[in-house]
Amino acid sequence: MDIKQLRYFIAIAEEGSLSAAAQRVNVAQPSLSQHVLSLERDLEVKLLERSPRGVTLTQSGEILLSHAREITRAMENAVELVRQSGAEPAGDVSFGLPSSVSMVLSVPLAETVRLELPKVRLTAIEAMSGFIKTWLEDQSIDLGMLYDVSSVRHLSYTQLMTEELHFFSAPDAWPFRIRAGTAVRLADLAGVELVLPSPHHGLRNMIDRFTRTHGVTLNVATEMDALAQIKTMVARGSGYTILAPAAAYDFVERGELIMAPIIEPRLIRPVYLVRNPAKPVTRASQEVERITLEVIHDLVRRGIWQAMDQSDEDSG
Amino acid sequence: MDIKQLRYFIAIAEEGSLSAAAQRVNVAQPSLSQHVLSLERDLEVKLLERSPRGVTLTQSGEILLSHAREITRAMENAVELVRQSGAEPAGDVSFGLPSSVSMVLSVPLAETVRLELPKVRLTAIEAMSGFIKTWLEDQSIDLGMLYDVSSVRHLSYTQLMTEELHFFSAPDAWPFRIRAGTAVRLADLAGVELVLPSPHHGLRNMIDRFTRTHGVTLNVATEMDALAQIKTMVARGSGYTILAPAAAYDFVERGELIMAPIIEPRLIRPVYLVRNPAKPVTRASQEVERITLEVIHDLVRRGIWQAMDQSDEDSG
DNA sequence: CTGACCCATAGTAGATTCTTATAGCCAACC
DNA sequence: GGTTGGCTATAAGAATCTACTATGGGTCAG
Repeated sequence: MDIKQLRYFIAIAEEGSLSAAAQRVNVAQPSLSQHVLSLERDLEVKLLERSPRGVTLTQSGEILLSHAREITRAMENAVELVRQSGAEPAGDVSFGLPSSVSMVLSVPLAETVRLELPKVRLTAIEAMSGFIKTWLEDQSIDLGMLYDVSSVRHLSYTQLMTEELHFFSAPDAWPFRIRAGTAVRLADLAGVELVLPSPHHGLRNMIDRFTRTHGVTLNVATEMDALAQIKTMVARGSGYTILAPAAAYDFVERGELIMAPIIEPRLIRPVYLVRNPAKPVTRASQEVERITLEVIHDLVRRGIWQAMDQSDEDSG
Repeated sequence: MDIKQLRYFIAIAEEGSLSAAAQRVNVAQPSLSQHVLSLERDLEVKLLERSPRGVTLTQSGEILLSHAREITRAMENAVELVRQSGAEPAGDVSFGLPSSVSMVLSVPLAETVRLELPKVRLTAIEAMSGFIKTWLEDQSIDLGMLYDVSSVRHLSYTQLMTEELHFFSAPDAWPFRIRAGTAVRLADLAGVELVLPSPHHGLRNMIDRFTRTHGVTLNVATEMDALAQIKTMVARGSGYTILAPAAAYDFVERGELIMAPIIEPRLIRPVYLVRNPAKPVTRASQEVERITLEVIHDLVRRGIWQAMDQSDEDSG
């Protein structure tokens, strides 16, 4: 069983016919016939159901097909990466980031990439997670970050960290009787007017899911799909909001917002770095991925990105 | 670049010499020389540093080697799985389980495997996680479950769920003033005599890590590395313990123990299903893995294994 | 029943991949 | 300091493998 046979087999499976596949891969039909027979002899299973109008895969054929796809892909990837291994990483890398991640990550990541990989052009695309998922699927971006991988198929991901959503208030408009900045209960948030993103937004979906399962109804006075504007409104005392700490680090730093943990329940969400294995990995994207991990680890270590690093198990 | 060349290349890399590799793969030395030159021509990089005493890999060579290993492994795996695809899954599958997992999973898993895969012999091995990790690494077991994958290298894992550790007490020995079964704070546990596993045990390590970072010192009156005995002791009122709900489901069911969530902080730990990608996947182990996911999902759904299913994002 | 289309088989030409023989190189050793 | 031994590279022929053309048998539509 060699790689050429696997390529032929993929073509046969996709065309549903030896003759058509033969045309596609530019060999004579009998050659393909031979290869399939040889495969079947080697593997001791029947791979194709022959009919006078073409062929269909047997169950074993389907299994071989999926492996064949994986192996040929790995092969192409390997060729590409070894080819590029001599030279300095170069080329374009597009990285889809949800706005709250972009907020804290874009600048340090871009700067590090510019320094360490001068020939790589990084395109950091800020978008809602729905778009990022779509772009990953249609291979129009190399890397993406997502909060939710449960509905994700055919993508490979690694969990980077766990973020905990916090309650945000203007310093002079703290609405609760407890000391400003101390933990508030989710149920208490029902009593204040909130500025949140619309339900198109992943963050909002997550908040809605949590409130629904805990029987809390929030009072969403304003819906706004722009992070900066949400923060500005809240900082002026025109409402309150729920965000990841990283999303409002700047305002908190300047003293324009104060944040408080939310408890009962805590609103935690994992953050994933996602790739599409079908898209060839370039040397450049591989290096950007490596640098991303470094930068994130550094941001978390320095407390700028407040989250539980994946390598740190402590949940306090 | 074809698979045969990759196999040759691996042999060359491992032997450090074309001549030695030629003997190993049973071809003449000039043939290998040709193949390497052909690879270098195709990939447009230098793969080997030639010397009069053998060859060493260049950096590109190292990269190719790792891909070559991965691809040949995938190839062998594919052959094996397609070969076995015709027949009913058969053979031995060994599965390493930490005791608290084994407690709740072993019996339903074994029963399901017996029903659905009559020709598969499942060996469920109950052991401390340190052993399971070692066995996975030396490939003496096919599958394993672990709580901690941070120190794990060269193993592939998927997170199954997140468990939350609980406090356990005999019903008539509840030590706190709050109502029995309501959430207790970690700091409060300092006041009671605990029966815990020894520090060899993963659970104990985790508890120690949590208490250390939160400045809590527990009073461990008894160390005992046997789950059943710990529960028996606690059920008699001779102490209290901290376990995952699944580990004591039986005692709680029979009313011999009551459990309470622990808060401030909550003690959560992920549960991973782990494989060694270097160990060939058999059809049988693949099927056991599939059934394991089903059984676990079912146990979680039925509340027997109290945990947050990975597909369910709610953390409450 | 026939023509069109499919896959399988047979035999051959061509390309590839091995082999043996040998050259060239360097290091260690007498 | 030459010689020997071990290594890789090159060359050319032999063996093998692969793809090709030609053809056969089968099924379906008209």
